[in-house]
Amino acid sequence: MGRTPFCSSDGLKKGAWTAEEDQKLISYIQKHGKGGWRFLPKKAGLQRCGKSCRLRWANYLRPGIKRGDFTPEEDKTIIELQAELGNRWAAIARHLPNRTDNEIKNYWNAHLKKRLANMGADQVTVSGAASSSGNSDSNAVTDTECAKPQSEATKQRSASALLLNKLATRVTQCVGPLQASQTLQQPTMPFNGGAENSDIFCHRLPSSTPESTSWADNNNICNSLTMPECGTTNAIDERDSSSSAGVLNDIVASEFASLTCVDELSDWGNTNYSIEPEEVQIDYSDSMTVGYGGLWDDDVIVVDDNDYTVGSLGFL
DNA sequence: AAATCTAGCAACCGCCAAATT
DNA sequence: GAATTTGGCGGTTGCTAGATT
Repeated sequence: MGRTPFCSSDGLKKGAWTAEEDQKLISYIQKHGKGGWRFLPKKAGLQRCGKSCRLRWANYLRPGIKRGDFTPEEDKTIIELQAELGNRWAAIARHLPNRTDNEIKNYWNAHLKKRLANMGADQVTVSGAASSSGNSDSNAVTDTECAKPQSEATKQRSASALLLNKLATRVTQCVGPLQASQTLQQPTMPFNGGAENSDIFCHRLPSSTPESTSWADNNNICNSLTMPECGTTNAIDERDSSSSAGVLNDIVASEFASLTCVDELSDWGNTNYSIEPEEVQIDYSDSMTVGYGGLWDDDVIVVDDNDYTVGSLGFL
């Protein structure tokens, strides 16, 4: 039995397509339409496998294909859909007009997956991270829940929430269990406050007092924080809500003394991963709960080493 | 300047499912 | 209903250009 090979390799050319071959394929399809790939190469005068012709047409030659830089919106869509669907690139591509599954797959493998890996996404310990069957993605799911099929509720959780869950895990692993187990705080973070690229945002949640929120404008805060105490001044009150320029580094230093920078998120493509409060369902006993907000270029995760829980997000 | 390494990407391969015979 | 064909999908490979040593 067996199906006959879609194409025999006898005498057929492999490797990169030439401009002449492209033109032959385009001309043929324009004239006769696509399909019938088995016999198309011969009819078109190509020494190529039909399958190769189909791929070349689908991924590069068909009209309207968008190539090159992915927009932040596309990044966001890919990340969210990958979390939801796993490595079903064709399904993901249907949500990105004129992008091919192959390009999305390559982009994921070359860029987006590394971003997750860099921030510890390979150590997912909360449920909800997508792990499609047969998926060879490097994400190592360590929580037993993750090995189970996703519940509908979990599937609906956004990729952004998952991302933050991963961050929380990463942060916890880096600094050890924090004392305070916090519930999610309501959003008082100034996401529209005009903070700038490479800002550092720290969200401290003292267990017995209303949250205080501060932020800094210093690309190198992780290296510069040497002062001992976390202050209680709420820098948010002193800051021009339209700009971060007024926040002085010395205020920052005193405000975030003893904080430890544990990770850096780079190149998140200016994408704002907005989180709905109900999406973040982390409950690390004796650990920490991360806040919610947007992730941006050069974000820095900062946590304190006292009993404060810090969900930290930089933003543009 | 040459050798080596690395990242990105185009293309191939094997498998699968739907369609057709 | 079985066999076969076809198109599609996802994983992987290998080439190439740029970066690094």
